[in-house]
Amino acid sequence: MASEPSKSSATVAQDPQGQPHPIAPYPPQFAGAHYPPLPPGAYPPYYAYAPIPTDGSHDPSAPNGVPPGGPYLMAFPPPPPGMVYAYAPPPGQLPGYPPFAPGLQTPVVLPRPKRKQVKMACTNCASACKRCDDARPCERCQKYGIADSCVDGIRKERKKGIKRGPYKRKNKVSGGEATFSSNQTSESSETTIQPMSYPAPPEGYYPYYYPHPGFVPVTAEGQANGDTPTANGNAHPPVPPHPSFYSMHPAVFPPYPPYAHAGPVAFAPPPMMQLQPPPSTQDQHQHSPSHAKSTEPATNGNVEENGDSSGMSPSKNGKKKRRASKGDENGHPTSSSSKGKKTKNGTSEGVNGTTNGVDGQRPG
DNA sequence: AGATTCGGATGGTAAAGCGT
DNA sequence: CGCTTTACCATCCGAATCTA
Ligand SMILES: [Zn+2]
Ligand SMILES: [Zn+2]
Repeated sequence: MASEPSKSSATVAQDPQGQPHPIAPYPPQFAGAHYPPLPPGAYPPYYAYAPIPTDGSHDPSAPNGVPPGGPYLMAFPPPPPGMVYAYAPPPGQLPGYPPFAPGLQTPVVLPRPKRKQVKMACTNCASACKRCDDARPCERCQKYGIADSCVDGIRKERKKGIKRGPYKRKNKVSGGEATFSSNQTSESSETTIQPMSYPAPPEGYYPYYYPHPGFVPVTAEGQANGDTPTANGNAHPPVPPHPSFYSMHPAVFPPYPPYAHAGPVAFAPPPMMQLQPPPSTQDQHQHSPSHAKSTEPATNGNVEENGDSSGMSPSKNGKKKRRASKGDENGHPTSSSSKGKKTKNGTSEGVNGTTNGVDGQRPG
């Protein structure tokens, strides 16, 4: 588990106490992303990976080191000395677990950083719907030996003259910060962004405390899971391997208090874990344009307004349905043929000739 | 297992709308 | 005219599927 496909090699830094910490680099698509400010008194940002599912759905080969749908940035109030956050099986399922820390059952989930896109993908990557980069030839084209055909595509010209109807003014919010529901008492109606309390933890899991990995020695297998609490020399029953929260923020370290058993400890790299669907309160958007990958010139004349505007889509977690069979033509790089097979369907709509947008409405 | 396909989530930003 | 809102359209994630 430990190692990701190939990309990120975790670097190691040290916290104020001199303890080593593995610092995984940001996944490529989040490079340079901005992170929301932390609520007052919140713990430094952590990438949080949900626990490995036990139902066999675990996919250790998630690309970019990012579990499906994640990771999510989370903020927590400071844990007690010697403890870090983690998920654990529900109490009762495993005897000997300490009780929940009061007020911490609902950590705040901050929006995850945005995925970064290149401004212009090469035609090969675009037709394959794969990540491109700014280099020419791009990395992917080089990898597949099609560097010679790695060229920028042509952006369609944007449609003009589309009527939209009156805008609904939004309320300007200043300094949107997430807050902890357990801490927050004032209910400012709508000017403050409500905290998103963690919805249901991944199936069968709860937010939980665990001793800091530095608290206990690493197991022979290198499973630095930091279990087996031994604060007083009295060990709990053995605890199965569990995920902890690993810092992926090179610049921020939590002010860990001294440990009774402090000392150099090796961390196991974050295991790959799948995440449950993001909180529904986070973003609601939808849309369903067809990515018309035709490189057709931008013809403006009359355009069919399309509507869409309804229905939230199942999250990435929901199983996807796929057509039974497929045609032939495809625009894969290796075949170097243009795509342009998916057809868009124009569901016309628009109140008094106003467009309804293929995107429907998105969160602000 | 790796490559390919492709539905649709997500990002970027031009253009429309609107207050001044 | 600058700022906000809307929505066009591109990127590319990731599951489904195909192929070696
Ligand atoms: Zn490319
Ligand atoms: Zn390329």
